[in-house]
Amino acid sequence: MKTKSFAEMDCSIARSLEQVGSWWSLLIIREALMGSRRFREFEKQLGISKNTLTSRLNELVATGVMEKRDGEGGSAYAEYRLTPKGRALAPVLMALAQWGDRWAEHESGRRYAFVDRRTDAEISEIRPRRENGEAIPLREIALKPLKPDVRDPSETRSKEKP
Amino acid sequence: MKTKSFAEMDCSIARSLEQVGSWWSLLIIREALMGSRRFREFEKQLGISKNTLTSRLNELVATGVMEKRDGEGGSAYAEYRLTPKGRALAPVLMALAQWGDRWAEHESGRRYAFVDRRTDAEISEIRPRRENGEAIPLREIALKPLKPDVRDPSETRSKEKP
DNA sequence: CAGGATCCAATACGATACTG
DNA sequence: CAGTATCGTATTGGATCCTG
Repeated sequence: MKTKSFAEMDCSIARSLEQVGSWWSLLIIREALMGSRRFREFEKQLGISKNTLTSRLNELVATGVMEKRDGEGGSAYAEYRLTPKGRALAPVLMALAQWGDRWAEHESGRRYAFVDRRTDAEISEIRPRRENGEAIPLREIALKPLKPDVRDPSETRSKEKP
Repeated sequence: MKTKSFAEMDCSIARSLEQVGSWWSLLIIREALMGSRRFREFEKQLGISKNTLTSRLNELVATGVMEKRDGEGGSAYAEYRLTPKGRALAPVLMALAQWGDRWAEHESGRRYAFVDRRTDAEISEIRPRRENGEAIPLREIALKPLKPDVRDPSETRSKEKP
């Protein structure tokens, strides 16, 4: 999806973005979590063109985020379902939703909520926490290189001859 | 950034995606969390073209995710820093990184980690939890409409005349 | 309904060259 | 260094028509 592809970027985030594909893909996954299974449902709910929907669904199936299978019972139509790999993206969507609720509000308020199926309780937040369960303030979060940070793989010996 | 704009989609996730802008934007934010501040740094670390970088930085500043200010001390150059709104995206990046580590692995392994600045401990995971602190299995997470789910705002009275 | 085939407009990104 | 200006290209996504 990228010119040189984020996939080879040696960065988990970039590779995730590469595999996810596009903004639309994330919204399709959202719809799947809402319960949509059939082509038509995704099409209607998202207001996406058939073309784009077909492409994105195919990509998602190709990367193993969704799977296509025959409709259950009588329905003669195929269904698209999230795989475990796809469901594993829920935290990403939750984090995005949480951010949007706080920083990109809209007059119409929220339309849906993440829920815990077992308790039927709304899942209010997703946060990084310390060992003791305490939430970590955002300002105290940083990214640290693990390896020597070989960001410029130009040469091992830096000067051969001045 | 979208044709009809995700911003008017009445969906927190869509609005977030709209404001974030693009994949590159997220990687720029990643770099900022890694400590980059100056144009050149972002350019080098990301391998992004000047053009694109300029656009994305401007967008991020426009949406309040980053701010541009005069370089501290002697440096005559401007700096780009995350705002609180921008730092609030850290959980999104963490969720993406977590997913990529698990589902889009790369032979070279990880290059960096999220850390808790105060304890200097690595932040291993970000997960939805129940009240009691128990992690919620992904299969038990769903999205539920809050409002009557007015997904098709066609008409209030469904039939005028059969 | 579920798509595939076309066509087309908008744009995102990179490469390159230029400047204060 | 930190951009801006230009150009060329690939891709994205919508619209329309067609089919099993």
